[in-house]
Amino acid sequence: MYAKVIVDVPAKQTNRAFDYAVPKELRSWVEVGSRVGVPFGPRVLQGFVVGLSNETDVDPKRLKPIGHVLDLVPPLTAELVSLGRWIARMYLCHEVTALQAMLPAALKAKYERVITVGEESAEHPLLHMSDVQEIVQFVRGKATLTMEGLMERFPGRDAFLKELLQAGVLAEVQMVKDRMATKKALTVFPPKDLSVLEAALPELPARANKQMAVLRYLMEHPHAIRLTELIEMIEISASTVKSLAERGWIELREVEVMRDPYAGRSFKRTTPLTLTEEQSRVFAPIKAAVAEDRHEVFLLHGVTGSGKTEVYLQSIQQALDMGKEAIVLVPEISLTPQMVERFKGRFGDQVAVLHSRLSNGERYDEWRKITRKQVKVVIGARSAIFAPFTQIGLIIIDEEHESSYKQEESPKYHTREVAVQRAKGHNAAVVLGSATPSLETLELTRRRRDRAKPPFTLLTMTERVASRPMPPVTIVDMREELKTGNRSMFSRPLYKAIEERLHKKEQIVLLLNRRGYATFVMCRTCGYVAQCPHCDISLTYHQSSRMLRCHYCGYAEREVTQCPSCQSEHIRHFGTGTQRVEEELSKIFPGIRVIRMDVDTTSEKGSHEKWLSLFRDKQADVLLGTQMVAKGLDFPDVTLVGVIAADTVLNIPDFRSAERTFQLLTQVAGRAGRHEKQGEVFVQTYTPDHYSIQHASRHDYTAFANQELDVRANLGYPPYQRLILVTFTHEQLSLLVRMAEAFVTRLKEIARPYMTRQTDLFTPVVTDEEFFHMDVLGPVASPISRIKDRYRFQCVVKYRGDDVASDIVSQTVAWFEERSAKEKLTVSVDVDPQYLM
DNA sequence: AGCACGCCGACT
DNA sequence: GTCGGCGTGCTC
Repeated sequence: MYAKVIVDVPAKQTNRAFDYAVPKELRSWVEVGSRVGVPFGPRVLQGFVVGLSNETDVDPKRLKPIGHVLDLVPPLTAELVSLGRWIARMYLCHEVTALQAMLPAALKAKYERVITVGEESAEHPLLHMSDVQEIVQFVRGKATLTMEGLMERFPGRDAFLKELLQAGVLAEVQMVKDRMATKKALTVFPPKDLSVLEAALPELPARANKQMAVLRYLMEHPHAIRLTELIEMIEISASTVKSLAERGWIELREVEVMRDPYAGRSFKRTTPLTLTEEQSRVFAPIKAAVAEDRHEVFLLHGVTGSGKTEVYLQSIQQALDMGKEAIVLVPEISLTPQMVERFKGRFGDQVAVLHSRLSNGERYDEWRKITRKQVKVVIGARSAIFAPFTQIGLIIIDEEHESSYKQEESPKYHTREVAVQRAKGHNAAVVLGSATPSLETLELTRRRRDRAKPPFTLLTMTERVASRPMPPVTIVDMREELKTGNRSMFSRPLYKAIEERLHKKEQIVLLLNRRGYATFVMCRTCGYVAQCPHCDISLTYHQSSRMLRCHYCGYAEREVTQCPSCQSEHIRHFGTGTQRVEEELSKIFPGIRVIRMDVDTTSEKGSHEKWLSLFRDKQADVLLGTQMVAKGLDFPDVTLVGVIAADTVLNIPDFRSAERTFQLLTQVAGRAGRHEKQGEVFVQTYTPDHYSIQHASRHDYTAFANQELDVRANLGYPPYQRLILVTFTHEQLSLLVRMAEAFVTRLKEIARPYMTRQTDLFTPVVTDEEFFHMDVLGPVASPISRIKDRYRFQCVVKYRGDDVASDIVSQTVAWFEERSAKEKLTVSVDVDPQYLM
């Protein structure tokens, strides 16, 4: 029996399976998806079994055996192994990188070099020296001894120890270990035969009250109990229990326990609500697909507050009734305790929760509930799509338009695409929910040109639960404000509205999608702008620390009061950030209580929730922040939402900026007036006529989508053509340009034979189309042309039709790396990029 | 990624 | 004459 193993070396040359012999004693343990320790060259590495076979092409003499199996239950399934292969090919990463991304960080291999007694040491002449014997004895007695530990024990003998290693008396072995151990807890076990305890009672001295209490408790509750719990329960100390254990009446031993981040919290059980007419209408086809074990993708387009979550909950119930499992994905930011409560409340301990705020250990334990089949529902952020379920009936992606579903590091996968790929294999239904669906998803619900059935099914909910109206949105033209002499960041209508709320003791949400104090610092005499010395980007002034910071590389310098270029003192701050708004608010409205939420105030673990609960408790009048205040929050007393500058997103040079502006405005508008009190929204802008702002103010998604789709078709952007972004970086600009140009030339050459015809570029993309067309834009300097002293060039590959674009780029990269190997030039490929930067 | 093997400059 | 620079190539 041979195993095909992918080893833990993410490099081009090792990006293939290596064959290993499976020793007899490991046969029943080695499966596709097993994590194993294998000898690789001179060391031992972690690897993943991706295949088993009775044949091998390798000379059997060169085959090495698998060293050991790392888990009792394989952490991956055969399905996930093949999904990994698909991800590696689709998103151009090493296969091991894709597999690694599916596992919790706790299972990332840790390599340790351990000193052992060498194999040839038995009759070594050196062994007759007495101090060598002492050293060998010491090494024998330790299971995991590092070289450092050995040198510590025998100080000043480094050279001699090295000699022993070279002579083979001692040996250094590399070990694969898990990063995370399972947690153990001392547990008390009463004897099976309770009469033992009864017999023990009279044996105790009369004043051993505590010990007697323990025995009596165990007689009444004859089951295993955690030592810590017992101690708390009957107010004793650990030594009391230990002395009982020493006399053999009870048993005390370590038992593996799960770290439960939600331990001690009880969730109020909820029962399915009666669906509204609209909810029932969209639920019916989802229910049917799940009940019939049929793969179908639904886009659930429902306005904010239309009750999508209840539809999710009842769809999951349907999957559970079928004996199937369900995965629920939400953006990291909206995975709040309230969100978790809704799912735990309905499905109790059948739910595992996976998100980045768990510690590695907690996350590992939640994840193990899945492999142990203790849960049927997983709710989590992006990576929860890899939950090792085997019977998936339903995958839900809430807020499917969120760009955080695209992983920015390798593997640069899109969760939505992976979800559909997984669901196909399981015959599972997929529900993509959003109030502002991405245009890619929307497009797939529309009829094809030849009237074929669209790939996705559109379900729409237009009514808010309890028919609360959408809040009216007022667009404020900031140019007019300026003309009439208002130079502050608050327009008069917004100012009045804030004043009014403060008076009425109602709450306010203010959005400004820019952190820091000022976006750039300029000298008004000579025009000098403070720039990062390592990146081609202006520095942002942070008031609290009085520093100028680069948001790309973290570079920081002291605030300047004199122009470094002309010595003038007319240094001024331009552009507005959240810090500046905060300062201005307290100036204009003395005594106003403001909570500022941006990455600078929420980096600490748990701070996000802390601010939100402060605001919920009405400890503040204003919640001011970047886009994180726009997402999913629900506060009954918020009646005013103000967008300080709608143009910040719109002016980013990216083809999705209109879409992002529309989404952001729609989401933040949804924060106002969700309960009894009527809400109101003010949007300040210098471009009041832009269609994204106009349509958002009328809550008209369809009108926006249709207009934006026209723009995309004309420019050949997604969803009509798909994109691959290739970025090159190097310290030296001239070499970079030359190489990038060579890459593009070669890419076009490789693509040419695949191209079939050049028609039809403006009808919707269908992935199984039979033709293929590709265009390459660039190379050009990236929008941020230098980061950390490295210049950046990029080219954008636009293609549509048959799914060979990844392969073409992959071939080009392989060719390119061969001839640029010595240049330290890096190429990075992003398939379906979310930002063209 | 490591690590060994291997072919050319500055030193005991 | 040797030590060591890191270019090239391999790992079942």
